[in-house]
Amino acid sequence: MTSSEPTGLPPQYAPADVEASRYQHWEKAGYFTPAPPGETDDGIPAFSIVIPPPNVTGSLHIGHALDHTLIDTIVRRRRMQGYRTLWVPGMDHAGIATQNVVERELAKEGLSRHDLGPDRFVQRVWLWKAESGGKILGQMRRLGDSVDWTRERFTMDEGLSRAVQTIFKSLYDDGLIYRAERIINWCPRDLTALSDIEVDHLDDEGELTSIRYGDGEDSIVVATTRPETMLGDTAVAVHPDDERYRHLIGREVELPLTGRRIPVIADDHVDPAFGTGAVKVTPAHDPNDFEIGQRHGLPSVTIMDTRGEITAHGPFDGLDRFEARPAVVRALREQGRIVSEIRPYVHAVGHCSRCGTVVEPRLSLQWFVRVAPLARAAGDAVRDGRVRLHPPEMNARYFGWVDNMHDWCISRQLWWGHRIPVYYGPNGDVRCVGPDENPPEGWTQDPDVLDTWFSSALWPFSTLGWPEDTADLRAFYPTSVLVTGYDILFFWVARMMMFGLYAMRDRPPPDAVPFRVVALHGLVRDQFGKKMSKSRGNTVDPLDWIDRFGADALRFTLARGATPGADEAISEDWAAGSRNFCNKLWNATRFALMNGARVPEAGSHRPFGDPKTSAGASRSADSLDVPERWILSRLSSVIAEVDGLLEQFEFGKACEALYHFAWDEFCDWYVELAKVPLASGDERAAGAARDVLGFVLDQTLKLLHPVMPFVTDELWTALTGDDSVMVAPWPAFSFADPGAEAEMASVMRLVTEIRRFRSDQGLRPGQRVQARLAGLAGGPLAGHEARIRALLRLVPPEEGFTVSASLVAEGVTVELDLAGTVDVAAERRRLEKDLAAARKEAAQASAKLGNESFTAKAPAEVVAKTRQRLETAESDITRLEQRLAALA
RNA sequence: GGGCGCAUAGCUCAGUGGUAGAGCACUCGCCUUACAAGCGAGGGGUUCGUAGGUUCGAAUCCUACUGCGCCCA
Repeated sequence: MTSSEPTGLPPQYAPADVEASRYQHWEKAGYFTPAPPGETDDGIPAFSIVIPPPNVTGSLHIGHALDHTLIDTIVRRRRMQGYRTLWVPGMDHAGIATQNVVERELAKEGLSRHDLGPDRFVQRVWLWKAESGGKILGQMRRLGDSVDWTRERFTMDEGLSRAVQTIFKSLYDDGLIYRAERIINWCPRDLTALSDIEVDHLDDEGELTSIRYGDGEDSIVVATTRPETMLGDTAVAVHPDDERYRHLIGREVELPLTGRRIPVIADDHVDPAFGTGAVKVTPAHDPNDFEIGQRHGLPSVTIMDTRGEITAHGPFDGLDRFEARPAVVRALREQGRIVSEIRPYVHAVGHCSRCGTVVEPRLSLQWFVRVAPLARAAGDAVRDGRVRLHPPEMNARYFGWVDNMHDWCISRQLWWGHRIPVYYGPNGDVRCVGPDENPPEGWTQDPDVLDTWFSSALWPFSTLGWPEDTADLRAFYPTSVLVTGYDILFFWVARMMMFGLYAMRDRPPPDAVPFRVVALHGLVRDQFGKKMSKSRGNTVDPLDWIDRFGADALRFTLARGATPGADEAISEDWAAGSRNFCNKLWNATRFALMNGARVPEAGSHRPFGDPKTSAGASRSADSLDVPERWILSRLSSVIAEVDGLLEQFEFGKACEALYHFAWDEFCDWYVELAKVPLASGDERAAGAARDVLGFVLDQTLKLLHPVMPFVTDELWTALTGDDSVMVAPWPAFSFADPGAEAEMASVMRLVTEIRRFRSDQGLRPGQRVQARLAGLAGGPLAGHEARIRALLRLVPPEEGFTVSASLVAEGVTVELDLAGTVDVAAERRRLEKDLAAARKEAAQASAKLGNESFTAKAPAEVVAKTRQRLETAESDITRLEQRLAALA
């Protein structure tokens, strides 16, 4: 079947037959790797992007697919435009997630990490990584990502680890890293500290319990969602202006169940309207209470161990915090101290973003980054325009975050990660050790590792070789664009900004930034705009869609829906539509090849020369017919439009423009029009059509290649015989012919009008109808008769021609012999509908023109346009009325 | 509780002062030899959440309200 095809192309596009081999070819040919940056400036502009590093434990989900599609679109276009283009791939080591995965593996063998100890455990993690980590990298190949695999990086690699140690030491020496006992977010399941942004605040159904502390005159009722923490209370706080409690301030009340007496204190931060207006204060188990405790010098009483179990509180010892809650309430109730219980009481509760466990605020000794100066610099870089966020509406969110950032807790009680390079000596000595230094003999290293984001924050320069002064770093830093979802603006972007500006502080300020532009996209949602989630069962597996529709269809669907900074919905129907579009391109190219299409002067931007002078062209524009000039003019407009849109990261609109041009204009109109000269036997006209077919396809495939790399490369190589469109020059064709565009618009309106009549009359599309085109010869559409007849299947009048219907459109009277009865009723319905529309139009226009303030105040051009509308509508009315009269 | 955003055709969205659009879905007719993953034609919004206001003119600007969503606390 395939072999019998003269074009070598089967009638349907089968993505699975081309994708893998195309990708292998690109990679083997070295197209993903930029020309090595030289010691001296060779004048080739650089363009670089680092991948937002996926987790080593992760697999490709639809959000990656969107992000990568957009990045790859940007990168492939820049490469075609001649930039020294680099897209750096890699992964982060995902401290908690990876440790959990390997611990689960060990559990199957009946082992825990403690059975192995830190060193052997970490060896085991590396083994796991070698065997089953990084699944996502293979999946990126399926998607077509044009990343430079020779520069792949991993945050735990030696070079990147050196970067981590280097910047840690530097920040430490500058006083920007410190160790302190603070209340932090603690995950009792993962047994580690978390940073603020690793906590998800979700609404949970809890209860609000009011408890009476103290007795008689000295009693006070507090409301809490966590009654069990009362065991660690060290005060009751009220607002200083709250009349209800003024008399109690400074006195002590008895804390039930413990026998302890605690003070009643006044603090501005208490909200008198919440609950009873009196709050219990548990400095060791609540961040706000911790601050109150600091202000008032309260002691902190820790009542739980690291796993969230109560310790040192008699009857409650060993109870998990959620078991302790009802137990404490029961005990209080027995003492008659429960005043009220509101249930359910919905309130926000912090959950570990890695495992979902309810986070326990915990007082502990941890390492922190002092973010104030770094965050200010990160904010300033955007404020003074060295980094542009796109869309700019995201600025407010960004500033809101960097200007209110709390110190960043960077220590994690894990074994997998970058060990904190701080050593402790015998007499409480502490020393931070740089990458080329050795710790003093006998000193012990801090057991904790760093937050994974600490190393991810170095990604834009650590991947390029920092702290060494490498050729890559000089050539590709700052990176050109960072493309990522707005949801990790805080997680990652702000931190890269802080560390990039700090690490590169010796550079001139404009070149210290980690990226010049941050292009933010939204989240992918289901076809009803709902968030995708496993529990909802509405997730889309991008690999499944690649299997069923092809990588290009997936990519086109995602890119077509992408509006800067906004979420997008996708559905299977749309993916199928994108697959159909691939097939449309496929068949258009087949048609062109079957008809001997040629790509004139491949690589030249003006094969048809200047429309005025035709200078330097193989075929002068003057020798082209109107349809050819029209499609070239449209092509030129679309190139300019798409370029402008892509510069603004308007992927959706760019795809829309290309889809419309390729399908509606090129396939539906130009290809049909080209059939006329191709079948005419007129070699001049046929040759021109072959050149234009080939050229427009060449350009269109190039324009689409960044979004749909596979099918476009398959077709372009078939069309041109060249090696790959991915290294072909980006279109820069310029050709404007407004006259041809206006003329073809008129032809298309005429053809559509007659088709409408044919359809109303129930004529089969293929049925030949005898017709006379009166008034064509002397009019503006003279010369289009053959085309009009071909598109409408109208044949010349023969012997006995009888006019059974007569239509007027675009100044042409079309007389048809329907060789049978005309459906007068259908025709009348049509005419009456058109007449009503024309009358409405005329009424609207004349109402406007009758308004003196409109004609006086509206711009002249708007008034003129309205006048034109009225004239057209009135002549339509006359024409339609005449035809209706003729029918009767 | 604070901040932000969105409400336009059945669905998802574009349209930011000058005659309401797209894709999909829907209806009718077609295997018109590139493509039925297709071709042609068509219907559909009481005029763009509600109520006011600015303007010659508002989906588009302003105010309030309602609903939905997101972020932060």
